[in-house]
Amino acid sequence: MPPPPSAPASPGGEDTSELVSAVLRWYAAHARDLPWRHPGPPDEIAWPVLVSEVMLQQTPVARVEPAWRAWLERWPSPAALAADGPGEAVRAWGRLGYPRRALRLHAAAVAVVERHGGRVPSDQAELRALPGVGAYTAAAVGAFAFGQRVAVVDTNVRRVLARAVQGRAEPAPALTAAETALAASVLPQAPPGDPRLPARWSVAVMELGALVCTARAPRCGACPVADLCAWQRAGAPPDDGPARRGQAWHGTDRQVRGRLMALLREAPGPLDDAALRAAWDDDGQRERCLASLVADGLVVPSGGGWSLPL
DNA sequence: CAGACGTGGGA
DNA sequence: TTCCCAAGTCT
Repeated sequence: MPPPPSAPASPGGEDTSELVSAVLRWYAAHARDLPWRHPGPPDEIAWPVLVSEVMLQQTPVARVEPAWRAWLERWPSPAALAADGPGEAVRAWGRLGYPRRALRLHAAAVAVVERHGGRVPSDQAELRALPGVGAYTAAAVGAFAFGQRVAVVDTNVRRVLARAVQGRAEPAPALTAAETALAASVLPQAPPGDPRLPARWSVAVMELGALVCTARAPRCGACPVADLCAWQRAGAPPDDGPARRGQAWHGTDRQVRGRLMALLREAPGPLDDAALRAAWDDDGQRERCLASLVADGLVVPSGGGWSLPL
């Protein structure tokens, strides 16, 4: 196969065309068969792709897959979801975590119906204007559903580029402008006859980061670009950045909110304060968390008790 | 911009 | 068992 057209030199000046073609070859042989990757007309796959991308925000593929199937069977279009209440979306979200995403996805469906005639927009600015759709998700939908040549920069891509190109063990704690520029410079041009190559490169790097160039224990022995990886060539130096602080969990508001939401999701009707006590016995913290859930729109007062929004 | 925001599985 | 972390977004 002919090498893809080389990207312009990256900011550092290196030619990344070899990296691109090696990753694409590896992807062709090792890609997982994930349902939201199945090809189709943009109008048919944009909604499934959007749903997958929102579900995949901070949630592993294995847990997303069954939820994604159930979600799309029930709500095969933005209009179908918009016709139901947000509480139904929150309940169907189940235990995926970060339930505000369910609320935002519902709000996005409503916005798609109201502003775009029920079709997921392809324009980056219009995508970004949807609730819960940030830089990553807008780029992912543009690339994976519409085949656009847009740089998709997620944590996997950042890690692969940090290692392979920058020679660092880990990317910076937060996305930097330099990383965005690097990702854009590595993004290949579409050769004649293969307009989706840039998008395919993006899934491919993500897949490499997810399966081989992992955060914990990278499988460099199985990596298709180990021989041209700047980090490997430098002797795989350890991360020099500040240690990341882990997320506290026990006793935090997040834990309490999670327990409250679990009770409300599983309840057939409204729950009163006494019932909610089962979630957390510290009255002050429980009430504060309930108030924050109400502020978020995840919970509403209902007949003297509390329930998911209608 | 640092910090909040769920959940469960693997090392 | 404890710690780490998985395709981020919003404030």
